[in-house]
Amino acid sequence: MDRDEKRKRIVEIAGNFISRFGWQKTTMEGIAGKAKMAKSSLYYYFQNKEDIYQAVIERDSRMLRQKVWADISEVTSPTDKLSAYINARMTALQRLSNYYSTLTDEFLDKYSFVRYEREKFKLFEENTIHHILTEGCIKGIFKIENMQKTCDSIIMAIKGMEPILVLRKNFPRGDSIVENMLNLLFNGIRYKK
Amino acid sequence: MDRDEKRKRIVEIAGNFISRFGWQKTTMEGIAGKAKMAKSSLYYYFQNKEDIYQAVIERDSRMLRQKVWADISEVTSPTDKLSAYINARMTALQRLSNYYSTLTDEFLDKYSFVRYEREKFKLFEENTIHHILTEGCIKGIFKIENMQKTCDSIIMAIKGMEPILVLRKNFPRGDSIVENMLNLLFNGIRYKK
DNA sequence: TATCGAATAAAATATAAATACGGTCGAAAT
DNA sequence: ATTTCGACCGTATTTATATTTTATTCGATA
Repeated sequence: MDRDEKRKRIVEIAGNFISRFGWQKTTMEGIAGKAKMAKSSLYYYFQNKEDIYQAVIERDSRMLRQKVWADISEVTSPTDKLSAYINARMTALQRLSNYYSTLTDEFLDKYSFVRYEREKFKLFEENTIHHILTEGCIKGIFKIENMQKTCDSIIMAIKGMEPILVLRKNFPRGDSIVENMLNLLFNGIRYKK
Repeated sequence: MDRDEKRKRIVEIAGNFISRFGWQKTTMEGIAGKAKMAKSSLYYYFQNKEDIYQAVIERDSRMLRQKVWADISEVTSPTDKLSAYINARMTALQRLSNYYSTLTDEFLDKYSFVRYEREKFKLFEENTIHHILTEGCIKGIFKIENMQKTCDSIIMAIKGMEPILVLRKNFPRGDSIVENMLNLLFNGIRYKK
């Protein structure tokens, strides 16, 4: 097992600890124990605890973005894509929330890479929605005047669903809440003669 | 100044303290000081601190509902009403958030009337949106299949705007974010031939 | 190069003393 | 009779301090 493999292994173990017990209660000794090496050996692979945490967050964020992208790639129509996106995003967020649960403002100030990863997810979300909407326009299914602002609005609508959807484990295709919100976003409420 | 007047005065002072420093840092001695009476005299008008808090929350919630309703009554068209509602609701919420800022779960358990007032606001919001949408349907401006679920969706969309709108003091009519979200809710993004 | 155990420094936690605060009561003032 | 008050009590909160836990360093070793 070479250096890189071991680094990955440590990150995996640390991620397990953090998602289960949080950042504070995860100790270097605990990680070392699971990895079957002395505590001090960890410092051969990482500069410090913060460094491991950063690696964990980066790895998980990356995996989650991949998962979301894979899910929306499975369907073809833009409407289905939007539905799949919301579904994947919510379950993804639920997993990530374990990492962020203990997060205070001072914590965010101290470990700025957390902010950075969040910012990255925000950009990913904007790009993905933008991508889906553009595809819908090209296919002649959507008609959008101001693409940027419409993206923003849809993202805001998705964020409004968070409190309800994040509580439930998963919601099947055809979930009435998501379904209804999408219907609203697609058709609007104005009467067309 | 009779008994009732003094009660109102105390509630007003307490509300001022709570909105500025929060519930915990508001002391009976502080309120008494501003009201120019001894701490113990407060207990002649209210049973305990919790009682004052309850009176403050009730008063403010009532005032805010009145303010919101007054604002949407000033305009006539359902689209304007929805716009006015969001505007009024957000500024209202900003004031109220000062009361709720320090709120933890255990706090909510202890002071159940806070939950109660929140529930009341939720009902008020549902009714108001319902009212506006129904009016729009009658006037032939809106066309809504499932009224209840559409209400829910619009409320969720409004909640998604909170994080952005609550930060700013006030947003003029024609604010691009609100304007754009409303446009989306009204017209949707589906192409109509 | 990779691993370790022991030593150190910093942070978290537990303990004890001091203070602040909500609430009570009986007396005084109006 | 109604309203105000100061003194008092017990508990919750804060502060100060001791103790333990934990992150990190370092020299030795295989």
